[in-house]
Amino acid sequence: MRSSGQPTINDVARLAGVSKKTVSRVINDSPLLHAETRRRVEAVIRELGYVPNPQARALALRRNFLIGLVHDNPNAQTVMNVQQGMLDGLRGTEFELVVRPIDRAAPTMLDDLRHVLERQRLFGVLLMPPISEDDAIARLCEALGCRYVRMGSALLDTPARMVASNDRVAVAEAAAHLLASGHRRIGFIGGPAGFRSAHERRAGFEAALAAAGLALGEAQVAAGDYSFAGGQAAAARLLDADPQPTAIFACNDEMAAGALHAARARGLAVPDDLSIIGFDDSAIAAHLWPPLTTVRWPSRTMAAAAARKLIEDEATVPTHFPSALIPRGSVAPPRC
Amino acid sequence: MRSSGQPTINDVARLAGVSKKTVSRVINDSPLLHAETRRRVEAVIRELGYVPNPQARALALRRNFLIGLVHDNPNAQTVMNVQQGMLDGLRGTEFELVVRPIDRAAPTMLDDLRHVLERQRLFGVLLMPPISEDDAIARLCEALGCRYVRMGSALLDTPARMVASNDRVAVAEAAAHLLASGHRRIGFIGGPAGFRSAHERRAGFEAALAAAGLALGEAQVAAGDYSFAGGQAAAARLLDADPQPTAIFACNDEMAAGALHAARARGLAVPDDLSIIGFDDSAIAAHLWPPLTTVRWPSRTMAAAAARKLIEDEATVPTHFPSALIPRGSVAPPRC
DNA sequence: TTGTAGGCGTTATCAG
DNA sequence: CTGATAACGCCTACAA
Repeated sequence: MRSSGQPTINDVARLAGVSKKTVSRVINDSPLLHAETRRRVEAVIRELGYVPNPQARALALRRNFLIGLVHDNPNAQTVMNVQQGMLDGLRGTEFELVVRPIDRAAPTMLDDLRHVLERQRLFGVLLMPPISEDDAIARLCEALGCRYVRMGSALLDTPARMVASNDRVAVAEAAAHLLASGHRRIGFIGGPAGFRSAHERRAGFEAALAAAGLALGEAQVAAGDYSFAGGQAAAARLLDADPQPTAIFACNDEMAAGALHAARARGLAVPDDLSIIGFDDSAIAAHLWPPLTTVRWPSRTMAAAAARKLIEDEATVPTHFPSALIPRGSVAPPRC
Repeated sequence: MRSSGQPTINDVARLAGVSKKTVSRVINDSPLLHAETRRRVEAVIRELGYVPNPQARALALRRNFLIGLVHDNPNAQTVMNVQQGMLDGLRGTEFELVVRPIDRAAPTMLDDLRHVLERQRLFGVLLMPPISEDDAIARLCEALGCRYVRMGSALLDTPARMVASNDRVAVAEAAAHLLASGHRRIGFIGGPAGFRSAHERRAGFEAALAAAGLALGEAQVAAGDYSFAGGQAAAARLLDADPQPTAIFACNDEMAAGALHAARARGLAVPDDLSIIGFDDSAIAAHLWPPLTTVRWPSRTMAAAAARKLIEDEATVPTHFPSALIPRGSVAPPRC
């Protein structure tokens, strides 16, 4: 009967002299099988080069073999890192990666997402920050029977549904690094209001200052939006203060790059006149001049773990991923 | 019969008092339909909020509603731009974007790709450079009945299967810009051997020099690999020459950033001691200091057009996309 | 432990 | 123009 194209479960069944269902059991690792039968079927499968058809499986199981990346992240580099991490985690499996950016601000966002999840019946999705912080989205996934794992700067969900860094500790370490270099007037470029990551990072920064007996005055804080332009503007505001800060911590590398730009624009040398620390260790950090001291956010590793959590049942995949300070060339002791 | 979940084609057929096939014809815009019947069915569809199930369609049509991005591109930013462009082109359709990086160097590359295309039955794929230049891959897609569009620096295929820039012309323009600024000793950091884009860009560069009565000596050329480190090393080699070049053109921004690094490392000021031009206008270009003069490669626009070519039949989508010189701060007249 | 019948939701065939 | 009927390839339930 089979003329062209790939072999189907029927071909395997016929050649192995068993029923379709038995082949199906072999494919799905059913325990109710004679070892002998299994061996025979597996031999035919190998011989034929048979691979189950994902479309048919998707229809019967009402579930696709697709893992989605749902995000609304302004940082292209971070998104790429996460994609690569997910692909690391998916390598060797039958799953494919579907990319699905959404617009957090759109009023129809939840409905759009519902439509995708309902129609494509994704096996699972990885929620990147900042939308990973949105409980409504997590509840939607759950209601639609779509597995999810959230990626975040702190534990926002059960470990099975979470991969988390500890930004508070990491940023405190970065601030301590500046303090140890002798800085006392340190500006802080924050992330957008409502971002958990922004909250955690600021908390860590303040904690480190407090431990050194310093307070974070309002004049030392400028709000940013995780974008280059935002960092530029925030740094400009910070550098207008008198006395000027001798160091700036920016809540991501993109903004740190903007701060570097702003410093250069007013003739300040980095790190001699101004030290800068960023966060993420995205590709840009090492490529700036001077190379940017930053905090490494292990996005790729975390994403790989998240992908494995989505497709495996075992709880052997870690949940916590430490960030680490990466000292490079953008920090020096203050001049004055 | 229908208890839970979404309405199916059966529900629509029953309520509209027609057969499944008629509903199917409405969905697929069959011309053989009474306008009256169509209207009635469409009303029921709207009322029920019925949406065809993609898994069932995929099974019946032997073709998934997935568009793939197949790439092996070292530049994360470029890949992101292309993804965003594809999503632009796919917006409002039922298609989803699947990301599929492959390893050009792996001996099993073609087999891996064949497996994905056979199993997932992608509707179509966008081939990014440099693998878009590989005819074997294009032939594989064709043999498997998978539509494809290639993205490249020159016309490599029929217009229906191509979106192309004209790098030769664009690079000639960049070289002319340096010449017009007074530069005569211009170093060239090339792309990897075997890349069509590298070939085109070098040809454009040489043409512009020739038009000014200059030749490109071997000492002025350094091979790069489109990476930051490669650009750094190539620039170092170029700057070892005596007399030193007063300007460098790098075949992409990543390498230009590396060249900037190398210049800084040996105390050269950019653009005063050394002018630099890159290629791509990726995000990093505007974020460097000084902002990098570069050639804008319209990756996002091209990718959007490619996506539309993949899903539409009409030949109304353009094939050629001009690149343009973006003057910023990394070029100045030579000092000496 | 294995097989049979029926369903998942859609499209293709071919007769009316 | 329209509608039974049979694929598409796999899985679940139930029976043997």
